[in-house]
Amino acid sequence: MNDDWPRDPNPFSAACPSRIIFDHIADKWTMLTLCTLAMKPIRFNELKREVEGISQKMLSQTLKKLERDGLITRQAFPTVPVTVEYAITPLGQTLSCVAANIAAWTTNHIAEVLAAQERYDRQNLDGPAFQGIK
Amino acid sequence: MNDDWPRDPNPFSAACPSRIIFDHIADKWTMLTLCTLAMKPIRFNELKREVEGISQKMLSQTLKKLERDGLITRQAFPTVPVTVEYAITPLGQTLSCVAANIAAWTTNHIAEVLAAQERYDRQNLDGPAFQGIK
DNA sequence: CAGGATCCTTTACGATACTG
DNA sequence: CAGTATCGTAAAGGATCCTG
Repeated sequence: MNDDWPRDPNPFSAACPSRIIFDHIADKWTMLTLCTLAMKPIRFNELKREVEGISQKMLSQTLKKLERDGLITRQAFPTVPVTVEYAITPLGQTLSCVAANIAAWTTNHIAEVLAAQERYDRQNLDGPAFQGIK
Repeated sequence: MNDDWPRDPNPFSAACPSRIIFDHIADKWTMLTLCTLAMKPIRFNELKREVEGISQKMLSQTLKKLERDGLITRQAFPTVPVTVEYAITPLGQTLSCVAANIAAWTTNHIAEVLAAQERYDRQNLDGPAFQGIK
């Protein structure tokens, strides 16, 4: 049915460096945090409020990782008490754009996915149900 | 349709449906498996060989999830022993293209990221060191 | 060949308490 | 305010054995 349109080799092959970064950004909070920072520079606790549901530990951890990767910057001001502002870098911006593509895909296709899930679940309620010795 | 989109607000906000799918595809194997399937239809064990490092359990689990989401199809042939072929769907193709963007981003920017990491690590070896708390 | 069922280890993550 | 340190739980993931 659907023919093989000639594609490049798997962009995520295990040896490939893609994996290194992908494994790295594909956790629960990284993209969310990055995209929040893409909107405007913001302080730690403010950010914690924006990124709903994140714990202080995960935020701190995520920010450190992002900073290390050069995707965001951290700037501390010697006020009392101290103020720290996080901001996205140009490099980080480019990644956040890619992340936006994923979000866009989801927005455009979520209906299809949900429909497929329902279809699948319906079939696996009638099917395995009567076979089901448990 | 839905072009209430890529304006300002965070595309990954916790409430947003983006998260539902993103959390879902952002694990260690989903994208890799999908992209491998995007190249050509393929059988289970063959796939297991292609997706280097994946365990039988994770492959099985990942495939089931992808099928449920309507991103791939599973077709069993009554040969002896049984043959099962997995193939990507048109919907899955569109997602694998997005995934390819991530891979492309990595390829294009990995040097910058690695450089940033080195810079960061160097500073945090000299930095905290001479403050000598340790 | 294509998986399911189990066990076990490792990791992620949250909650809490404390510090400059 | 902006974190660090520690602990405990839950989930992810790998290894192994088993089956139609």
